[in-house]
This record gives sequence, structure tokens and C-alpha cells, in this order.
Amino acid sequence: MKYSKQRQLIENAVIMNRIHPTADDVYVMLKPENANLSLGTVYRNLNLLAENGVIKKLSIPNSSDRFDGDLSEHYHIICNECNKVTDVRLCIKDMLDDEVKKQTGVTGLTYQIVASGVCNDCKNKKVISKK
Amino acid sequence: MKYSKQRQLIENAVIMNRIHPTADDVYVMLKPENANLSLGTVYRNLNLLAENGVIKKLSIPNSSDRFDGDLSEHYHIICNECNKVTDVRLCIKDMLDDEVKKQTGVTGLTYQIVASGVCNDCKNKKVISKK
DNA sequence: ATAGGTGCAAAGTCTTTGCGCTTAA
DNA sequence: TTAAGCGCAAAGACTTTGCACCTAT
Repeated sequence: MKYSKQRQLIENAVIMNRIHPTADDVYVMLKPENANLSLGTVYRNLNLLAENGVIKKLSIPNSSDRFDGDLSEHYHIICNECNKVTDVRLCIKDMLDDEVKKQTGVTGLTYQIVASGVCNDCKNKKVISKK
Repeated sequence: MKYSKQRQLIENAVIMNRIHPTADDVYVMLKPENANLSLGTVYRNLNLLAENGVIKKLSIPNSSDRFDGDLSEHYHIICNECNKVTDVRLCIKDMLDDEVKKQTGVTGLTYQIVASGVCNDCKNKKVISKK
């Protein structure tokens, strides 16, 4: 993989910004300082970086794909109201591997867990607006 | 919810066919016997049924949304080669609820776990083709 | 020198939606 | 009767891609 300026910018944007950005988020972040960056390049590089295991691609209900620069074992909570994504640390990969292998024989899987609900901020806003 | 003929057909198609069909799968299943069914209607009803908890909507990496008529606690394996979706039965909701609440305070979540990899059928095909 | 990357814009895929007609209750 | 649903086709959101030009090695 040749390291172009754009690729470095994009990789950095994902790794530095722990907001689980979409391709468009990354584009909007970088465009002001990089006037001729194109959205196609952002998509191409995010996918390439994900294929090469440099970042992870997240598939989230009712949202475009998001990207995560944190490769350690963790999972995600998505708020149905504000669409914010929060991390949860769980060490259950070994357990999942065991159980799946026992049930289906399949091995070598990667797991995505997405918990959907309402985050604390949004829950609080609701309580306040009800007063 | 008024129960139209189309809605019943669509609900039934998802509940009977345990292949986790996409909207288009459902459309293709039903169209031959229901010449004037439209894809828009299939989308509208699948989403409505999912909102009403009659079926579940699944968000799967690199695939259009799929629908599942099985409401019992279970999770999914998606094969990166043939795109088939297989069920895995795990009873970990209570554990996840506990752990997430402890870490983030968030409650009332629903979980989707998607395990990505290569299914047994596809793994076997590879072995054979190498011979 | 040249393999690979970029920008741009067009095209592709999947999904939603507006509207006039139809239908279940 | 009438609120809700349908079929159709157009539009929308998101993503990929072909091509001519550019750039890192």
C-alpha cells in the first residue's frame, strides 16, 4: 500500500477522532484544510484501510457505515435518538468462539455487537422536557 | 394496523422462510403469485412489521437489510463468501445488560451480534478446489 | 518509469416517498 | 364512509467506479 498524503490524513482522522465517523464525517472534517479532497477518495481509502485491518468498518442499524480506529476488543451502543455511538468493553470473544464452534463448527470469526437503545443524555433530556 | 392481503403475505413470507430474507428476496418470492405486488409495499410493510415487533430487522455488513421472523434470543453468523446467514443460540442478554449497565448506566437495550467469517460449506469448497 | 492513487462526475444499489386509486373495517 | 394501504414511478441517500491526470517510489 503506497502511502499518499490523502490516505494518511484519512487514517489519522479516524484514529484520532473517536466518534466512529462515517465516510462523510471524515470528508467534512478534512475538506476545509484540503480543498481538493474528494469524497470518492475518502470512501476508497476507508474501505482499503478496513480491508487491511488498519481500522474497522462498523455496520449499524439505520445509519451509514462507520469506521473505528480502535482495534482492541470492544463493542458498541448506538442511541436511537441522537445516533451517537458509545463503546463498551467486554471480553467475550473466547466464549463466543467456543460456543459458536460447539454449535456450528465454524471458526475464525470476527464479531460485531451493536446494542440499540437510548443513551443517558437523551434519556435525561426526555425527563427534563416532561417537567 | 389494518391487515391487508399484502401485509399478511409479507409477514408470512418472513416467518415461514427462515433464510433471513432481504426486502427484495421477499418481493421475488411473492411476485410470481401476486402479479401486482410492488417493491415499495414490501419495504413499507417489512419496516412497519419490524417497528411493531412482529419481525426483526437485521443490519449486516456489506449486505442490504434482512428480516427475521424468529423473535427468540439468538444471533447470526454471516458468511463472507456466500452471504448465507446462520443462527446461533446464545443466552447472554442478561449478562450483556448487567455489564453495559455497570459500565455506562444505559438500560433497556436490544442486541444484535453478527459474526462474520466463512461458513462450513464454503470452507469445504475451498479445500476441494485446492486438490 | 510506472504502479498505484486522485479528483471528478456519472452511475449503481438500496430504500423511501408523493400521489391518485383501492380496500378493509 | 373513510382512514389506511396499495401500485407506480420518481426521488433520495449512500456508495462505487471509469477515466484522465498526478505522484510516490
